Amino acid sequence: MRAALQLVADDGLAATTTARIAEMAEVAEGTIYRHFSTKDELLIAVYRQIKRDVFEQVTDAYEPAANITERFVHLWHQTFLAYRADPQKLIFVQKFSETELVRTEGGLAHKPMAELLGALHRDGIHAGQFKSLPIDLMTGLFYAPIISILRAEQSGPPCPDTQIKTAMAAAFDAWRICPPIQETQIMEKNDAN
Amino acid sequence: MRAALQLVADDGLAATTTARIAEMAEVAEGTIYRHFSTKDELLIAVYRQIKRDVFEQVTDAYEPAANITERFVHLWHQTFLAYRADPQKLIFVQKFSETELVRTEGGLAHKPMAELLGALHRDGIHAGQFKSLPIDLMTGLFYAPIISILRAEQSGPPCPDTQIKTAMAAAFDAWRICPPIQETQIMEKNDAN
DNA sequence: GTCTATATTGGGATAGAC
DNA sequence: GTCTATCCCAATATAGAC
Repeated sequence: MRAALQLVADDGLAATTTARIAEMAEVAEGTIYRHFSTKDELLIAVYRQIKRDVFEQVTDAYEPAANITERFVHLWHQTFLAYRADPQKLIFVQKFSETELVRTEGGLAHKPMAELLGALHRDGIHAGQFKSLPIDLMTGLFYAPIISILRAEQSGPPCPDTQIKTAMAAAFDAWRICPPIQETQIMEKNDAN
Repeated sequence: MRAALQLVADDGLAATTTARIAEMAEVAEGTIYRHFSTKDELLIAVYRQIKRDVFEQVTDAYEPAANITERFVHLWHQTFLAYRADPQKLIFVQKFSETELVRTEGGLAHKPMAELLGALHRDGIHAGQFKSLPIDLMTGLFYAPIISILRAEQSGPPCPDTQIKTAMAAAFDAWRICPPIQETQIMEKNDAN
């Protein structure tokens, strides 16, 4: 499983053959099929383990009764730290999610985290602080800065804290109902053309 | 090319074999190789055409001298409409971007649009209206609502204009420097834990 | 320019010894 | 529980007639 994780993260799912997994794990190819009846099953197992681990870290010390802002910051920051501790996990999840394998997986692994975000989002809407957004857009905006930062750190220096805060603020502002600066033009203009 | 577009959009790149492309295009498999020396070359040609078409529509009637808000709304809305006219194009671009093929393509097709967004973002930062964000995060936040809405419309009713406006506002607010509502807590809290 | 037929490769999965 | 050897198939690409 560790070999599969690394290979997928580094070279993508297409390039991750059972031969290479076995080679990197230093076992014979046939051995894989003693533990998993299929290659897809192995990949799904890796995916689920990652999701489980991250969820555990994120919910640790989480206060569902705290105020909206605190909850958002906790969830975002913990998710960020969890993946930052092993960026290959994020890459794997990304690549995995983009294939048809997610459909066969069924979305079970993602559900707990999605519900956590969903509950926060609902509460924020109720409190008049958040926009009403479709659930996948909401989660997409949540993860976008995490993906961006950790991708950049893969091939460069660690991102300074100020930039991390700005990136988190981008996600938060996307969710929030933000007062306009000057004109209220933003909403009117998009009828033109 | 049309057959390839549709197959990739519907079933993904892995399921798009030369045999199925030929079948759908109602030509023999060998015929493909009279026009493209390789399957990848065909897919890259499809990708580049989509990017060219969308860029053309987006830049039509674009006023680079207009104010920041107007420019953002124009670019976002035109991009949205361009892909909405043929959502398969968006799905194709998404799937294509997630593979190693983007690397072989070289990113040439995406460049013009990226520069347009980059210029707007720079101007907005200069005007004190936009956050300073890494370029890929900036583009990611720009496209996130478009992808989300068009994905939803693929398997459901058309999205009402009010929701489209809210989604666009989410992208815009993510870019914008938004005044905090009550506490200035957002920035301090994320040191906790 | 398009066809039919085929060469070739490389991947997932299995059989059966140890 | 791990190995070696091998099967089987599907997919890309080519050859050469029409």
